[in-house]
Amino acid sequence: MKIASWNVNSLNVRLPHVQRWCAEAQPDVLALQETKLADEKFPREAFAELGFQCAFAGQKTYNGVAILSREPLREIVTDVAGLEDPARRILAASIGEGERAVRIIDLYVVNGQAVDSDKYAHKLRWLTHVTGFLREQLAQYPRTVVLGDFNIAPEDRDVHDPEAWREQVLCSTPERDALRGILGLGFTDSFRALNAEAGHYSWWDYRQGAFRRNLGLRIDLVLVSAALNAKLKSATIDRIPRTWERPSDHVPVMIEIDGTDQHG
DNA sequence: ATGTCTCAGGGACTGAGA
Repeated sequence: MKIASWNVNSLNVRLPHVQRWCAEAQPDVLALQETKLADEKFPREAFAELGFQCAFAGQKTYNGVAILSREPLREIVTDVAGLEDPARRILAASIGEGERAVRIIDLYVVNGQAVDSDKYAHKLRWLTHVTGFLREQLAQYPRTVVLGDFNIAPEDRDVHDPEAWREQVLCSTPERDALRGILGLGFTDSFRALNAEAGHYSWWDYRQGAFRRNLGLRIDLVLVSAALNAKLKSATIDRIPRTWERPSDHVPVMIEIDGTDQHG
């Protein structure tokens, strides 16, 4: 079973890219962030043609998350108790039945703008609430994947220029501590479970020719619970869509898990 | 180089957010 995440920076603009990538990469589940679409404008039919069912929590202009799945999505959650956040950033759903069911939790973490800003303080509070939610979800669903745009580069090896980014937003110690708090619940960063190298990024700024120069950060993550980590087969970052015309600034990240196929 | 991209309002360009 292949499970992927992609911040598309407007699904309206990027729908052709998502269609093309799904046809080529053949994910079973794809979590999207920054769809920037009100729910009534979600292109459900376009994905139905590709064999996907959809769950979504959107709004116009900003934010917005969605999950595409070949199997039915159930037990959908879009809000966290105690987190009065009108921004649509969280979407949880279950796929599959019984022993082989998997819980998918799609996150578009608050960006935070700059460490001295109100938005940064909000980011840390938001992460505290979400950590509590993830603790509850993991207790209820041992086979859980938490994936999305975390807007946090976990370690210096996830940053093209660690000294330039030292204690800057996306890399600061409080943000990294918050991420470690999530991992400490019992999740593993799937990419790092299989690849220790520096220089692998999932986002590059549109400015300064950053992609061409590989000036990026790895901020799009797929975290797996212990039960799924035991079955983790691969974890990849697909840079190719960043070379397509009018790309998102993020690229898709994907894992493959053994023993979760209906017919496998 | 405050360097690019997306969206909304309004009907050209500006501001917000990333």
